Amino acid sequence: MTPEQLAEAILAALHGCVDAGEFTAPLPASVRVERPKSREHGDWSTNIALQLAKPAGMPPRKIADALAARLSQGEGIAKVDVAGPGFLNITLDAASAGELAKSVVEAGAVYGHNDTLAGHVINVEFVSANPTGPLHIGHTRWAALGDAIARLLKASGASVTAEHYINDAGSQMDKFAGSIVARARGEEIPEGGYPGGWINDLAAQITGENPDFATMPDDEAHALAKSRGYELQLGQMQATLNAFRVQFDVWFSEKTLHDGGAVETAVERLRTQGHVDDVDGAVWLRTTDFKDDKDRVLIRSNGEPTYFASDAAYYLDKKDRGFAEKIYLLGADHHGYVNRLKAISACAGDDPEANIEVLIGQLINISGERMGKRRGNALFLHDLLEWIGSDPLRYSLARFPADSPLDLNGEEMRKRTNDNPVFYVQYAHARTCNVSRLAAADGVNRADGFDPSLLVDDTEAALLATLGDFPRVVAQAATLREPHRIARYLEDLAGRFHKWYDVCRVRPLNAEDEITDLNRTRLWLNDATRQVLANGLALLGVDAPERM
RNA sequence: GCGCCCGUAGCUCAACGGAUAGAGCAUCUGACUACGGAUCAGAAGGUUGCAGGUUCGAAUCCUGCCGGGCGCGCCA
Repeated sequence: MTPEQLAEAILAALHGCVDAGEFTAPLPASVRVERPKSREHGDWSTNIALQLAKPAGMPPRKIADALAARLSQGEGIAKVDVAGPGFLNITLDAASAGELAKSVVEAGAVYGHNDTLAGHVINVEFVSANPTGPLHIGHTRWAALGDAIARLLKASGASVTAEHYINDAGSQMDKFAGSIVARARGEEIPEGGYPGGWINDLAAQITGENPDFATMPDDEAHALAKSRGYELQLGQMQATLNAFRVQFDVWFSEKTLHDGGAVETAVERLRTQGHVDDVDGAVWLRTTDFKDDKDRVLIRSNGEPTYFASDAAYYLDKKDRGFAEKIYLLGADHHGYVNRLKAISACAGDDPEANIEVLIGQLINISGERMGKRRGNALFLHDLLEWIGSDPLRYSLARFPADSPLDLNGEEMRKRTNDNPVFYVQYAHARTCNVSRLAAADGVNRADGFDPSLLVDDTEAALLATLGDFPRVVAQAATLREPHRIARYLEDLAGRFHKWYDVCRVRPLNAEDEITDLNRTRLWLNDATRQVLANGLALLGVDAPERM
């Protein structure tokens, strides 16, 4: 029995109570079952009686008693206890709980997928770096979390486009080109340029491709540096994100908004909506109509559009492409943008509550001997990948919510011991694979038998209940945009598995022992666990190794 | 000054408004002639920054303080 089926059984029992006149209250469309923290409280619990107490005008325990009496008659339910102020603690019989092992294995990679967000059309934008240098640690957190969020939304039934906005318009691209030209000519980096070592590499590569690069006329050299430098830098950015297993469906160029006239069109569209003013020779968006603390300039008095104008045009482009929900994942240094982005949404005639969502990720720092005193932006993602590796880095970032500042130690992430949760979880998966391999060699076949009533050990009930909780955890993580819930769940699941493994043997002890249904049924449970560990790790973009 | 985020065990951090606030690390004590000990069992560790409020119930929601981080351009 799955938790969903149990929830339906509870709802049916509620209707039974009301129909019998035991109490009167408006009943919810669905009932939520939870996995209690303590195993003494059964396999599942519900607080529905507490919630109905007030509308029913009855003490919660009386409602709970009536509901328990009816529910305990249900098929597959071993016991229903009323506890505390009116919780219902439900224990399934072993056979009913154990059925789940088979259904998980049969569902395979799809187990955990749900339809909570069915019908939602979502654009998730994250990273969105300037193509003027390598990705640094400031991009890393949202790269890991944004990709996981996109996967979670898809797994929960939404139609999702993961998008990277390339900030390739504006003055920083000229500074970038100017820096490359200067390096190629052996000159000083100009004021406000990029002094980084990668500029030297780009200058050398472009010179290698075009031997007369350093001696070209200024405008020609600048144009070449801008176009070729951009290609090379963007290519490196994409390669790095690819190595980090971060997938984007769309790479959207800011420059195309300018070149195609979308920025001007956007300003006129907003003017038509009635939120544009001309003051002091500049064109302003009256964002103060919608909670911003000051109005924002769209077109400067010199006729040049601002970055904010690009943002507005980009927002309208997303809207025109049919994305009802636009999620922006921004760094902590952008939290001042939240109100003005929402104001764009409102000025465009959208509902900022429904059509735009801006999430702010707090700062992260990664320390460790290798990094010495370097902090902040000096840490490049490609260096972190080489030092720590994609799996430990992604998992370590994914297991904490984005809204708290984080200080991680790079040496700890590399450890192959159980103070490193990523290895604890991956090892659990490798262990399930090992059990499967050895069981197959012994001749234990799942197809030869399945008797869930044999799964009577406490560790088996706990493991099954945890497996059953996975779809709810996925749905919740997607709804809240909180991938760390998946990581925490996997650590819990890995722990339940290791405890079970320690107590319940899957294979026959000796080669000559007869293979029983207990061996086969436990293999089902082992393989169900393997499937859920793999599915959860996949949501986080982390490998599920068969051997370690 | 204004705004956003955070404050939970010695450390790093969990906890859908629910039951005795939980894990890992560190400390202490145990378990391999049994599927990988990269594991497991147990002990110890707390006035959830402070004070009010909301309710059957608050770490969680509201208000005010205290402490920390970040941000407040006709830059991008």
